Amino acid sequence: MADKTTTPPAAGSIRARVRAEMIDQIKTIARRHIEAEGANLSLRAVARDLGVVSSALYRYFANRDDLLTALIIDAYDSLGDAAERADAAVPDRSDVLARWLAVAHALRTWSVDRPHEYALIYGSPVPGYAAPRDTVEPSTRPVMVLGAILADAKAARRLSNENATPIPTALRLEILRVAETIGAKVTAPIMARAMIAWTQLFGAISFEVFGRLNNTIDHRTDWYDYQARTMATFIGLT
Amino acid sequence: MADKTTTPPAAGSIRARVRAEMIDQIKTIARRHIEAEGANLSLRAVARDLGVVSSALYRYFANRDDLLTALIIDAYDSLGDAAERADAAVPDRSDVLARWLAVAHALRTWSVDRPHEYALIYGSPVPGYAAPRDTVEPSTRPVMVLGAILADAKAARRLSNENATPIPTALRLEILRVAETIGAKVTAPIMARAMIAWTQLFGAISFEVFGRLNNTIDHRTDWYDYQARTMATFIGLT
DNA sequence: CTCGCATCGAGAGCACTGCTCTCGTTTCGA
DNA sequence: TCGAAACGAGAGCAGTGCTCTCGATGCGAG
Repeated sequence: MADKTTTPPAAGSIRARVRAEMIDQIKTIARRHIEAEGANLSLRAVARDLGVVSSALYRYFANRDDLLTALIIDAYDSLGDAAERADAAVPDRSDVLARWLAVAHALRTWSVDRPHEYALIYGSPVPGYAAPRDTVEPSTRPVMVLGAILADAKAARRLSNENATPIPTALRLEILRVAETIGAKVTAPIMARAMIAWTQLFGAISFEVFGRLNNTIDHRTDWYDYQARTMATFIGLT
Repeated sequence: MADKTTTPPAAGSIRARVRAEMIDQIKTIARRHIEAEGANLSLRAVARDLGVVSSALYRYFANRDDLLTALIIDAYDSLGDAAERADAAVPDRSDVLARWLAVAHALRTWSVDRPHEYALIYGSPVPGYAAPRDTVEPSTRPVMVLGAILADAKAARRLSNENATPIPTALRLEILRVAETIGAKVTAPIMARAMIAWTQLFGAISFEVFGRLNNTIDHRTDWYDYQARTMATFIGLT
């Protein structure tokens, strides 16, 4: 969270409840503004909508970037939730292909439904950079889902054997470290392919959300599905 | 260009020359500011750097968005140039794999050298969307290079035969229209793979430029090269 | 060669922004 | 219960995009 403005009032008090509600309302209204007109978030406009004077907001967020950071964290969590739920909803846990497709489509659906929130987390870093420490943990949640799928795919031997292309040693070690981080002890070539596919997925979503498909591809769900399936084959998921 | 502010003075005149120089200076300074601190471009700051009062800029650009649009067009052209030059620099025109790699690396190099300009054109649409008509033609230049490579690859029979995955008809037609647009009369499955690879490349660049590789992959040129090579194989370029 | 018009930069001004500081009021907890 | 902490209102500062007016300057048609 982001309320280093004042020392937080002790947990049980009425003030603590009101404060939490206030923070929630601020974030909700701010999210509405962002969804309406992009990252040009105006604190004063949020304050107006909330029926409060602008300086009051500074009791809850040290500055505009702090508010944005809070929204970014929430967005990551929301996206992570969506991915995890989509994965969990596949009954046959060993059907790793279905799980990959479910997660892939969940990522896209979440994104096209909230283009500006997507832009907030996967678009260009907005104001003065500085992705704060607090954002890195939530940002890993979606990729952890991929890790689970990979791990289960390996366990179920539903991962085709790699046709290895040589990888420079130093890079290979970094890739293996990524595999370890997301809890999938697969070989470097397979992990590399998974990372490539993951990158492709977000490239596809970015292209769609940022308007790169306009006047080109109208059957977007079909196109995305085709990409996701092709990349699943590419990884070797069966 | 973007100077609907006033009727442009007749071509030969001194005023026309001065005006063109002024526009250039404004864009140069604006570009410098963007490269220094992102898309939060301040017209007044540009005016100050130029030793001129802010209202004077409005003789040359109708508003801030117009200036940004001009910068976006220039960025597209610059990136297109880089891609075309990289392609042209490969002596053996039939070595389509080398050409693909050259273009891929040129795209990345251009982008990591100018992260904020890259964000301008491939990041989230900044203020109120509205990519103006003038931007669409320059934005196609990089992908036209891909088209040329594909066309030559087909002509030289250096494109592996596809292992076709069925594509929904409507989508297939759209993909074929893309192929036609970029001047590569290849089959839909091959074109689809090319588009997937292209999407992957920009996903990879975005991940790197927007900081998604921080604390994860440090050998970035190696990693990108591996991705580009893998995608070349994926397309079937040999 | 000249004279009216288009273009130019300066400057003031408007509405807006993020953010700070002060000042009474309310609420908490020791 | 009473001092300290937290709160919202309000004024104010520096900055922004953009508009309008006003003299000065260069242009091209006569």
